[in-house]
Amino acid sequence: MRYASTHKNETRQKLLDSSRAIAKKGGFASTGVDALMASIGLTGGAFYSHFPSKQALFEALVAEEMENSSSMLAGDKDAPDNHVAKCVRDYLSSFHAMNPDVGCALPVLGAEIARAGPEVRSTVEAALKRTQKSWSARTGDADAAWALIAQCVGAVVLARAVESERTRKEILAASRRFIDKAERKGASAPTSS
Amino acid sequence: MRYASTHKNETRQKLLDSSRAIAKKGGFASTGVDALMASIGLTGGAFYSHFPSKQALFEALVAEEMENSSSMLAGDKDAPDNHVAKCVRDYLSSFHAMNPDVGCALPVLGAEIARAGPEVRSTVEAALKRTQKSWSARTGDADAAWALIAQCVGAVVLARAVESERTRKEILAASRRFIDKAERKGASAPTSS
DNA sequence: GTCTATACGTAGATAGAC
DNA sequence: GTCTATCTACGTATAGAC
Repeated sequence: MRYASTHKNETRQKLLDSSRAIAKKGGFASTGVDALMASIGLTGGAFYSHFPSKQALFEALVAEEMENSSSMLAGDKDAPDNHVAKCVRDYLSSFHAMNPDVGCALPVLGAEIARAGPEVRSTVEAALKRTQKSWSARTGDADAAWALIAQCVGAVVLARAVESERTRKEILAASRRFIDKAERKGASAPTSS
Repeated sequence: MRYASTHKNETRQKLLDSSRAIAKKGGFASTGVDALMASIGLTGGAFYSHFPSKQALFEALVAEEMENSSSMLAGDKDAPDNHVAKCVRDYLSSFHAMNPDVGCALPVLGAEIARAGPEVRSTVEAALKRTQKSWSARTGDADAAWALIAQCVGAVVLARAVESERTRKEILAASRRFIDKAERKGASAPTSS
């Protein structure tokens, strides 16, 4: 064979990695197959040796993204006590707000996911529940776990939607302070930073 | 003249109203000018008598949307004490999650707004600040005001991104309960329902 | 597996008749 | 102001040569 047996997998992974950043920066629908392939040095026609359709790439992309995110956010059994607080701080950082291409997929692709098929949304749901369960176990408050995730996603959406750097930082900082306050005031199981 | 002097304004408003629903249902970029015009019984060519470009329609649309939302959320001086709590309950309702076309623009258009120009983002910023200031004054907690807005937007994004109705309702209910709890435990100025 | 060429649809926008 | 026709660009996807 003219190509090594690992070549296809390598190319597929390069395509996924590159598409990930491009989709998170500019939206998935907004970028064409030609541009995605060009970003890894290939032409558009070669795309269909790796995915049957652009939609299939979206599904694979979201699956990978959510797998990465939930692994990072859920943490493993060796994670420190302040794991959740640390995740929230990172999520609500200016760096995250200003670099969507290396950040969480939900604030950028949330609307596109909402309009996608059941497979995509099931994948997202499973990943979200994994994070929620982990945070729930760590903090002892199931409602707060969902609320934390929601607030993180929402704050990043807001931070990216406003114009001034001042307001962007204000939104993120206010969210961080609010979570710190709520945590101190009250969970049934204190696991704060 | 062959058209009444009010005709242009009426058509423009019909276009805005129709585009509003379509954009919130399927995204702004995903729908073409022809389809937008067809939804009010006109053809694509007539669009450019009302807006110089599709982008200009987006700006007008977002401005109107944010004006409507912030008016409703900020409330007027006659609003009852539980105004904020009532807004949050409505925002976090299943109805809102399942009917994006008549709901808040931020969860659907947030990513597109983030990629838009400074004019659009400034408009959004002003509207958000208006709501935040109002809620801040009513609850006496400036951080909580931003956090509440963020949590509302994020919860709706999440609720729409998951597949099962069960999880969708769980996310919304958990967020509502969390806010109720946080409110009872603690703001400096108790203005709860 | 990747290329070029191409089919085919639709996008945003413009020109000129009415 | 609205229409039809059209330009140009780009979208997804396929066919066949290498």
